[in-house]
Amino acid sequence: MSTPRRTDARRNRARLVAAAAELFDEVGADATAMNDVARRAGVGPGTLWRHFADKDALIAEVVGDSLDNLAALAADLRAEPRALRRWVVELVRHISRYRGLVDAIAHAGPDGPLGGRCHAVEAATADLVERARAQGEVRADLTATEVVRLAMAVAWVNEAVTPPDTADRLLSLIFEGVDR
Amino acid sequence: MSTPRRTDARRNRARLVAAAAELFDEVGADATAMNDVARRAGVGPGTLWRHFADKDALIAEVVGDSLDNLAALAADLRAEPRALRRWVVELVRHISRYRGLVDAIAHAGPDGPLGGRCHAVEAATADLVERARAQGEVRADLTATEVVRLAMAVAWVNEAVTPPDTADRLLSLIFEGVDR
DNA sequence: ACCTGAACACCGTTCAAGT
DNA sequence: ACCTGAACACCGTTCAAGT
Repeated sequence: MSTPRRTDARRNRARLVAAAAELFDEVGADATAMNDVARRAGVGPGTLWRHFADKDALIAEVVGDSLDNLAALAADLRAEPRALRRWVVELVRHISRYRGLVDAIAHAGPDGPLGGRCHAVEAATADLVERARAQGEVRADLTATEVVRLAMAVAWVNEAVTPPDTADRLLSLIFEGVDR
Repeated sequence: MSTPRRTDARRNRARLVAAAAELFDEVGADATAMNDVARRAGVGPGTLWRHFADKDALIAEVVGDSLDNLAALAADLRAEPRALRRWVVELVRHISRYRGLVDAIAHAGPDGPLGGRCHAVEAATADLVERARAQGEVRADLTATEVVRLAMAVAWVNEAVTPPDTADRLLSLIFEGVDR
């Protein structure tokens, strides 16, 4: 299913992913209608559903490479000072790539297509949290899950409210603390 | 419009608000269908739309008293130590009263019915931020808008992911800071 | 093996007809 | 002045019929 054998099927699949990426850019991942994706790809709705079980699977396909690249970046940051902090900045940027993406990620079941794509990101975060903790840079009780959730929270609030803060500002408050 | 003159109209309005509150409790503010509210209230859909211009207006009516009480609470906290911190805990709790409420609040235009209800909350927050700053308890550059947004971010992420963290834990990270 | 597109279900929203 | 409920538009989803 993921790589169909017939050439027309492969072409249709590629067109669907391209059409979805365009619409995600234009109106957001949340606001794109499945039927619009099919129409822009020049196929019937049934073809879309044959290739992707649900909207999550389509989103996972569109952002999959991007998330894989993100996880790979963690290895480069590993040796840098304040690696975790830089990592979270990238995390927020990728989660904010399309409007509505953060909702899809947050509500994705761990066994679903999107949840699977996020697994490497979680693992990379855990590694960086571990190192930051060993370095004494962050609280000893900080967990990777908490870091990812704070990143999602920042990404969400920045696209939910107008005008948005910069993500950097909210991350500064969170890392350095509100209290003085 | 807000207080209709005919007795049947007043009764219908009260029934609609009660039905909406029930459904918000059962399935969340985001998942309740307008037609279901009308059906449970025992009126036609048209009657619902006659009383409330859109879903935001209905939500604003249901949570209005609650938000007003919240704003009043600020006065009581004013003299307490660490008033801002306690305030934010209450803020998060009220924003989380119904599933999906935080989305409605975040996306509410400032001139809409929900935005209007939130105005007093913003003002109360600004007052407490001011005092906390004067006391030297928080960063000098902290704004009330940022505090409200952090509260919304925490409320959102806690209802978006499973299992939820406790709000207290995320607020501890944010106030005391992730860094050590 | 894969595609097509009509069709169904659901929900927000409106409006002509009533009382 | 207010209510009713049929009806429309929209969108996710399915499926019988095709090639």
